[in-house]
Amino acid sequence: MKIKKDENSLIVYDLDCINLDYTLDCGQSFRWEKNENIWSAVAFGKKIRIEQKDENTLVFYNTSEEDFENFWKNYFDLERDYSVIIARFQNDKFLKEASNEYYGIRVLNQEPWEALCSFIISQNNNIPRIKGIIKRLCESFGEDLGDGFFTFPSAEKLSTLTPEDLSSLRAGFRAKYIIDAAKKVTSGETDFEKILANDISFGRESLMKICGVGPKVAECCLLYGLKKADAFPVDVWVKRIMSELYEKGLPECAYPEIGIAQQYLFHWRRNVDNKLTK
DNA sequence: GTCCAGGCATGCA
DNA sequence: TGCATGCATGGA
Repeated sequence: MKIKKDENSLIVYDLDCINLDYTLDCGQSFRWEKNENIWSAVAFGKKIRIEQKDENTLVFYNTSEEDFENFWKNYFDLERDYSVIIARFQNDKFLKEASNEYYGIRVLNQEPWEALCSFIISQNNNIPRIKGIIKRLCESFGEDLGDGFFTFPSAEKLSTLTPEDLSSLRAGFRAKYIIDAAKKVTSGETDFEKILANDISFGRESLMKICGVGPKVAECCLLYGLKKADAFPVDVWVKRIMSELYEKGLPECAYPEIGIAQQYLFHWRRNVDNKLTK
């Protein structure tokens, strides 16, 4: 990975295993939008616009070197060597196929609160609708950054609200879960710093004290927001994969980054059905 | 009208 | 401890 400054933008080149289209639209983050060839979103309270120029090059618009080092490098998991992981996946027929077809998926390191709140909303829900609810959540309670960009509302802000205050989101039964999570995070009863510093079982235990957080939502929060690559979210699609292909469990080559393997398999399996219905 | 979606809480055996 | 059921909403 090398970096070059170009007026207001930052060109990051010599990258390995990064495909923005797959990474930003594979059901791990719900905030990214693509216009022309440029992906945009808000994270860490900042607007970000990026473009993939070729297989190994990303351009970060209006981005300082400092912000790249402090936020985006880690957000896109660019410090992890995916070549080693993908090479191991070649030892399994299906992981090989999934990682070849969708080569370039990286598991993002999102902000813990956004990951937790997003995956509470995801339960018994579909991806287009999850995106809509989160969009309305940000527009209603986030900070307006202009040009249609809003920050993800803080846990502190949401902790002062009632489920009724969220009725315009049309989140259904999940509204009360969002409020409970916001309260526990704000009070420190759920402590992301502690979860980051401890192993995954501690994280599971603390997250599942939140009403509306079961095994699946906890695994998602741990994988996408708390840097636990050994988290393994099992939703209806991964259940299908397991029953169709891996009755005896995932092969050894999927470990210890089973969460990354899961992301490739999830996206791969979901798109089989998408292709069939087209 | 019916089924389903990146599930979970609840109640009952 | 394990399993069935209800839950809000909207698209297919």
